[in-house]
Amino acid sequence: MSSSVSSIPIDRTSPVPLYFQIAQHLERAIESGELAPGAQLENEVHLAAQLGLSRPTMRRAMQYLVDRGLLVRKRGIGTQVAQSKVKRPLELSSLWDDLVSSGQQPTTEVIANESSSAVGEVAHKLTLPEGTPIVVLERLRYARGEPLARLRNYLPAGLVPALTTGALQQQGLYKLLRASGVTLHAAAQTIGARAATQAEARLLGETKGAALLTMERITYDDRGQVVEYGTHIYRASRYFFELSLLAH
Amino acid sequence: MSSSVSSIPIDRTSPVPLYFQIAQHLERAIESGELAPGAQLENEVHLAAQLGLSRPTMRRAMQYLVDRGLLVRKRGIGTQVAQSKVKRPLELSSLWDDLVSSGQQPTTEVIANESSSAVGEVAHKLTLPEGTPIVVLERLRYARGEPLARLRNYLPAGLVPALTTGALQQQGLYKLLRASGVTLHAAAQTIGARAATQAEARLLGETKGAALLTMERITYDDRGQVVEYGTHIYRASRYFFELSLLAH
DNA sequence: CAGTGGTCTAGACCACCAG
DNA sequence: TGGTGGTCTAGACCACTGA
Repeated sequence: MSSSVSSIPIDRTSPVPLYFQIAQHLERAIESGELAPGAQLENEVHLAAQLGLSRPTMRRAMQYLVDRGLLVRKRGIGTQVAQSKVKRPLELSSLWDDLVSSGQQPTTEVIANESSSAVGEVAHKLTLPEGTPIVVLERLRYARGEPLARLRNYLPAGLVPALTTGALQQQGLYKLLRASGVTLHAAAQTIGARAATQAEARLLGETKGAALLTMERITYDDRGQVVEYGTHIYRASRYFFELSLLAH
Repeated sequence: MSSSVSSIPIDRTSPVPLYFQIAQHLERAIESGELAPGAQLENEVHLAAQLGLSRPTMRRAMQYLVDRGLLVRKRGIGTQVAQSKVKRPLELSSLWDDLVSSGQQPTTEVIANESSSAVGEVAHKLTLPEGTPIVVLERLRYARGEPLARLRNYLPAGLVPALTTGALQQQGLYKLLRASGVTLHAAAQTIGARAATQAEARLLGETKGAALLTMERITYDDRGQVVEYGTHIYRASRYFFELSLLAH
């Protein structure tokens, strides 16, 4: 029983924090099934002693996994491996990455990539004065050769060196932003639905009036500056959003 | 500058943890604008000393707000109030609570509240053997007197004492579950869209073919048991999902 | 009652960043 | 170089749970 825990290798010379080494090891043990759902862990004090750590450090490792939903702790009871199959929450990742990781072979057609200036709602959403230079992107995203979504993005000019059409065809926008040194920090999203207009239907290979999923997103960097405002439409017949929630 | 911080009242006789008292006070100060976005906080050691706390406790209060996106910390730099207007993430709350808190005056019409047995997809989603007794709920949710959504839920029988129609008319399902001693822990959701059928349109006051938002949700308790499986439809013309994301 | 997690303390050393 | 947050220790007391 305890062998799987006391055998956790600890490298005190590593730059990786001790609590994180422990947490990662436990996470692997859980995902591999070595620690089955419902399994009871030894108590914090024992575990800390076995591993030669202080209790706060051991505790921090476990809390990290509790926050991610992999462990459940109860006072007076102990710590158990959670049963739920909750995947990781919808992340700050681009549609491109999601499609790649699910084997959907995405491609991108760049419809527009031009300089403009912020007016009206776009200026408001970007928290920029009217007339501020921006970049407008419009892309058509395909999965397995079929049109899937029309992506429209507005970015403050100057935040990022010019995005080349070639780069946009081969990577997601978020990866390009990160590569330019932008630290994505938070985003506010709105997901809704509406019927396709004639033009939208033609673009996406649907018929007029077909149901579309709509997603609006404002992304902020770690200083709270708006990095990007996007309004996207997805073919509801071919796409849906998956998300996981944990009770706070 | 520091007056707003050193004036934090601390009640050591309260059952509310010290770190949480501090965190709540700081959160109110941020939301009220007393601590403006971008404002620099004093360093952890000073704050702890001013409040008569240990550094770990002060740190824990700040970390709590960092995790929620209200503060941003950088080594060698300090701690600042984040600029973002990120609201709280989509929580494990019911539509009812959301409508109440936004002043939408919800009401509920209970269309069905009956015992049945799990078959096919419902059995699969609930992780129950075919034929297991379940309860089927179907409700029509109104906001400001207008139909908003059709909610259909499947629950394992016996998990909860019988839900009365009267109770369902006056509270959200989640609140009733919690009141029955169920600890909601996690949920997996799918959000999509499609066109309304004739019957759905009539029920919701739309026309056939109108865009509907669809939401499927499987909810787990803290032991990983499925508590509820729901398939809901929302009038896209009157409803959308808002969610916030933080980079991990 | 004994055992568990929840909170808190008062130090320590280190890694990173700015001037 | 001085100041910041990031990590870690070795204790302590309390609140809750179950037998």
